[in-house]
Parts: sequence; C-alpha cells; structure tokens
Amino acid sequence: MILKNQNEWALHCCSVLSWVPPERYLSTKALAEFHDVPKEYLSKALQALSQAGIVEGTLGPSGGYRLARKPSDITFLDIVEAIEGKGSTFACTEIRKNNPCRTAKHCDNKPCAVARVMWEADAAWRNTLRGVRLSDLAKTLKETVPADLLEKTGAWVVDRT
Amino acid sequence: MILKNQNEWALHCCSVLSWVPPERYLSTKALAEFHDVPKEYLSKALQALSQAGIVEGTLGPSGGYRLARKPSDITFLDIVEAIEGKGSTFACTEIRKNNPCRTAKHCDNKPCAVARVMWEADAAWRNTLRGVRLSDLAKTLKETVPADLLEKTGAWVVDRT
DNA sequence: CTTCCCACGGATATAAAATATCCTTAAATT
DNA sequence: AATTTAAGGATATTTTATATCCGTGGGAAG
Ligand code: FES
Ligand code: FES
Repeated sequence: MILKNQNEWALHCCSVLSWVPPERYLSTKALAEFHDVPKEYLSKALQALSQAGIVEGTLGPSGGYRLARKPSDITFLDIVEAIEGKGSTFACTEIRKNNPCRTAKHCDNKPCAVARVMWEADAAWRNTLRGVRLSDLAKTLKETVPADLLEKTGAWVVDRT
Repeated sequence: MILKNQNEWALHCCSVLSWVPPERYLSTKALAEFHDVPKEYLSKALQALSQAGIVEGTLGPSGGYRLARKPSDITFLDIVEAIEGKGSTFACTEIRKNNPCRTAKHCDNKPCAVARVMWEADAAWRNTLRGVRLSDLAKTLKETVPADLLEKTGAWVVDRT
C-alpha cells in the first residue's frame, strides 16, 4: 500500500499557492511547470482540491487557482483526504462471519476486534495529519529553506499570477 | 490507498493459530476453509508470515503452521509489516528539486518538510499497531465473542491439528 | 522403501487501481 | 470575436493486487 503521488503534488501546490497575492490566481500550467509534472494529470488533483473547498478556481486569462481559506485553516489532512478520500485505509470484509462454527443466532452488534485496532491506527495517522496546518509548513520552510531561494520562488509565483 | 486484504487474513490467521496446541500445526487448507478464502493465495500470506519469523511451518501430513513466538511477543505491526512491507506509505519523489528557481548550489541536506510530516503520520500509524499484541487481541475477543462460539472454534481448530 | 501430504517458491493469468492523455464545454478576459 | 482557462467526461497505459497453477523436496505413516 502506497499513497498516490497526487498527495505530494497537492501538498506542494497548496504550499506554492500560499504565495499568491490576494485576489489573484495561479494557473495549472504554472503549477505544472514549477513542479515538472504533467499538466493534465495535475489538473485532476487540483479539481479534487477545488471540490473539497481547499482551493478555488476561476476561468479565463489570468485565471487559475488560489487558496479558498487562510493557510492556518487548512490542514494536511484536508489536502490528503481530498486526494485519497475519507474512507479508512483498512477495509474489513467481515471475514469472521465465515467461521464454520458460527450459527445464525450469532449476531455481530460490535465491529470485529481486529478491525477496531486497524481503524484506531488509521485514526492516529489522520490525527497527526490534522495537527499540521499549511501555516505550520510555511513556518518550517522559512526555517529550513535558504532565504534567497524562498524569495526567488515567491517572486516567480507572483510574476505569473 | 487501501491496505491489502491479506492483512485481514493474516491477522485473523494468527489469531486462530494461537489456539493451536504446543508442538502441533494447523494446515493452510484448514485456515483457508475456516476463513473461506482461496487456499493458494492465503498460502502466500502465510509464507510472508513465515519469512518474517512470526509463524513457523513444517512439512508432511500433520504439517502446517503454528506461531513461532508467544502471542505476547507478536504485535499487529509485526503482522502488517510482514504483508505490507516496512517502507513508509508515503513516497517522496523529491518534487521540490524541480523548482525552477533552484540552482546547483542548493543542496538538500534535510528531508523535505512535507515528507517529514507524512512520515511522522506513518510513524503514528505504526506506533498504534506496535502497541497491540496478539495476547491483547485474545483478551478482547474473550470479552466480546460469545463463550460458546469461542469454545466451539477452539475445538474446531484442535480437531484439525 | 514407498506413498501421500504438506510448505515452499517460481511462473503465469486476471482484475483492479493508479497514472496519464485527449477532447469538449463553458466561463472570464482582452 | 478571439483567446485563455477550469471543469469534467472518455479513454489509454502502466502498475499493483488478486488469484491460480505447477514443480520441488521434506516429513510422516504404512
Ligand atoms: S472480520 Fe474484518 S477485521 Fe475481523
Ligand atoms: S519533495 Fe517530496 S514531499 Fe517535498
């Protein structure tokens, strides 16, 4: 099991979009060029983010995407769930029901103990993602990425909005 | 992203194998019949558990598998990692390196901040799984599964060892 | 010693999901 | 009116998951 590469793209795109000045937009083309990924496929990820209400798009020249909310209101989980979906990573097929010793009277009012553990682990994963916001990421980047690169990148983005 | 169904099979198989009396074995055939899953494919999961040192198999009639360690020495993580592998669920493709503003002198001594968060979430997932042992599962089952079903199931297993 | 049962592992087939491209539509800008 | 762009449907390609098949050799039982 491995997460889709769309996650990495979407997370980095949201990070880039936080450079976009208010009332302006950055196009899919620019985002695809910046990350060197296929534009048409990246478009699908951005559409998912749009449907999730994380970014908003507008048409026409000078159109594109921008964040729909403040970076402090967008968590990693929001973005990952827009790409991967909200369903648990563990799918219980109720294999326990195949136990040949079971009779019809054995009802399953409680979920399987195995599934409960797996779902708990899934929740722990999501909780970690929920605990990190886009604003936290920006702060970390400021501390770890060379200032000149950050500056140039910001200019590059603003230049195309 | 969804975990393989082998995980559910392997976890339930380990649970069943904890019924096996010392010095005896339960065959793949019996495990497949018990869970109503294809024997040949289940065999692959059991081989993975065997290679991970969670179960041990023996050949010949009256052969099969049994747990290689005490249930209190086997965690959910051991089993899941035997099936899914130990690698992180998030694959970073170093997309940041495609930033057109980068120059050769920008080295990446530290991993990307995005990847660090995703790996932290992966670690949280694994930590939860590491925190539950097969012995804990047995205890939970004792509390939630009707006593008569547990007893019949145990007898079914012993009958085939 | 012979026969049968079994784990083990390689090879292959099928189904499903991820990745990627193509194309049409309609809205916003110039 | 012409151009740029998001939106989304359709389709193709690649990879992974699921499943089956078969050969090998070890171990138990007669
Ligand atoms: S029946 Fe699905 S995890 Fe137990
Ligand atoms: S470069 Fe891979 S997550 Fe940032």
